Amino acid sequence: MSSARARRLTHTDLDKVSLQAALEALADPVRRSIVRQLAASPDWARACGMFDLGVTKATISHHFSVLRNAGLIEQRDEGQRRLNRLRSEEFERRFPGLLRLVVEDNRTGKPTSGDEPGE
Amino acid sequence: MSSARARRLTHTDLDKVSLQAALEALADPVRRSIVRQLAASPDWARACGMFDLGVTKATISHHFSVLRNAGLIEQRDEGQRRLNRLRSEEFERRFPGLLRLVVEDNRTGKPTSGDEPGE
DNA sequence: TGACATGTTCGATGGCGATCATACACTATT
DNA sequence: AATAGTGTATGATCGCCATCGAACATGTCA
Repeated sequence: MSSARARRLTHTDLDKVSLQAALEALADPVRRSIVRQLAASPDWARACGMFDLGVTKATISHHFSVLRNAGLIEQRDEGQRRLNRLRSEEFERRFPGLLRLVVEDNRTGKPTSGDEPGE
Repeated sequence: MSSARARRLTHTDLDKVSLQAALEALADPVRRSIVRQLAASPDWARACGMFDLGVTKATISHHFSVLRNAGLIEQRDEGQRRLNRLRSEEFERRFPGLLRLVVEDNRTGKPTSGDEPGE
């Protein structure tokens, strides 16, 4: 008796996730921010709207979809909210070490300087 | 007495490479193919032209530049050729586990024909 | 029922990056 | 010097993706 909403939630088998998809998912700074914030919270503690990101809810929804398809998160509906958890163990088994790099990364954005061509 | 050509070769301090830059560099299938082929060869064994990629030399040159700026490869001029090596240890220290994921990945992401020579 | 809250879907837009062809630069050889 | 080999720089094109606003769907509560 899943709700009509939850029925649309399909989660990915990690064995079917390509390295390409994983890297593309994590190459976006907004998505890495989501992953880091999830890693800092207990499972199912945060709904999609409760993230500190600088984009609209439409964009947020898009990013969550990408993360879900890449096997990085699991989602569950609870009332009006869609709760999230990081699929840490499963993702770690499929891509050892990768999640740790993202979670422990302190520098958020682009590099500071100096790698421009020319010079 | 470096040549005029080699003088333009600037290599990156791995501490200055952001995770963002590393992931962006490795998110491209052509660049991952270069990395894999480099990992399968001894250091300095392969010049830029000696890679089995489906793109023109201008594009190849661009990809090598990206890999160099991301701290993934080191380049050295030898006569007319520009030889390459993978900065395995340094990159591993900076991003533990990441290079291994790329090197040991069998699926190429795009099911094109055999993009890797040998196996 | 209506009002509100939370997310998704849709269509459009803007920017960035991968790619190419061409021209250029450097090296080695003759 | 002339030529051939190798890689880079430049300018243009094209496609994709992050982003947005608006409309829609779903769920809760008065």
